[in-house]
Amino acid sequence: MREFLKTKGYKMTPQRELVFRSFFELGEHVSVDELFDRVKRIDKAVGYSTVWRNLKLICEVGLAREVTVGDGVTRYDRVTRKPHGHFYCLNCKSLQEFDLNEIAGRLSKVATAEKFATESFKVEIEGVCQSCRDKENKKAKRTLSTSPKISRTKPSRQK
Amino acid sequence: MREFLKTKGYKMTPQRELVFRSFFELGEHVSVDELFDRVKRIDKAVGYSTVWRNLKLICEVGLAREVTVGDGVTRYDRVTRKPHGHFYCLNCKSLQEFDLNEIAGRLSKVATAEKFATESFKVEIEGVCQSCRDKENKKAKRTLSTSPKISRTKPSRQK
DNA sequence: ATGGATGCAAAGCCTTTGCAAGCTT
DNA sequence: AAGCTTGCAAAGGCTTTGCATCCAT
Repeated sequence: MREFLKTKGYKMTPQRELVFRSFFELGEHVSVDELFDRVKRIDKAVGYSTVWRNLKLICEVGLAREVTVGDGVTRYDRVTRKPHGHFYCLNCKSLQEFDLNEIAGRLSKVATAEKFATESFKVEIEGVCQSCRDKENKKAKRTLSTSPKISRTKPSRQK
Repeated sequence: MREFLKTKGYKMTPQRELVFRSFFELGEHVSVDELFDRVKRIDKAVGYSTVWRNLKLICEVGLAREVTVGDGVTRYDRVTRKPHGHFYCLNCKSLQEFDLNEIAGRLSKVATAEKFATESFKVEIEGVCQSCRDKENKKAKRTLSTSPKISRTKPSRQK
């Protein structure tokens, strides 16, 4: 890893190593804040911007990709993992994954047909996950006559 | 339209009408700022938050959907238009559309298989559009020996 | 009259960056 | 030494909201 970075003109530092390691331990849909929290638990002296910049660096060297789903928080996914899309539950804000290889093939075809040089895909399905639907069904018994006015606010960003 | 809103408890005002009308005249991947600019050209007194809130309202009553691609700006798409994905050019930040009906079918299947209640899809392909690639090819002649160090900054958000 | 709608200004929130000081190489 | 990194603080940039006032019903 150290060698790999050196070839690109980057140096290795304790902080950087900690951020990289922590990121790969976390692995899925990590946000800067989540990574920062984890790093902080090991070394409280590390700054937020260090985590942020190193997360960007991980992306630049091709080890991760940004994913933005639903709420306004940028998350990061390892690229070594096989292509996958995301289910985003509008209710509990959870993220599930689903396989994408079949669909990815079709997307590639579409892209080349339009003479577009594909760099990456982003496939997201928004909806409500099963466990949330179960809960809602129970609650539905007592709110049938209530005004169906739609909630006016966007889901608040998570801390 | 006025009647439609009334059934949901909303009132019609000149500003609201102007925002709605302007939005549907614009129609594709509109950002709040773009809509605000357009509205302002007709009535300089309209406030930004009025445009913003009415754009949200358009979404709430089901006439538009948020789409977030690439840069950190939220855009809005009419829902009456048939399902489509987006090509996002990493270079010129342009958005092209492509048909999604074939892929949407597959996504639905995946979703139901996972017992996920689909509300909407979001399919995005990032890459470089043809015209940008043409330009880059020309430039490439003189930059072959330059350091390939990757740019460190995210594309700046558009005003 | 009433309660939603508007405008302005001010928060909020996450994302980026400037800079001086500290470390790798 | 030379230059990348780090930390802190501050700036950005878009999104939301508080509030007094106004207006549609």
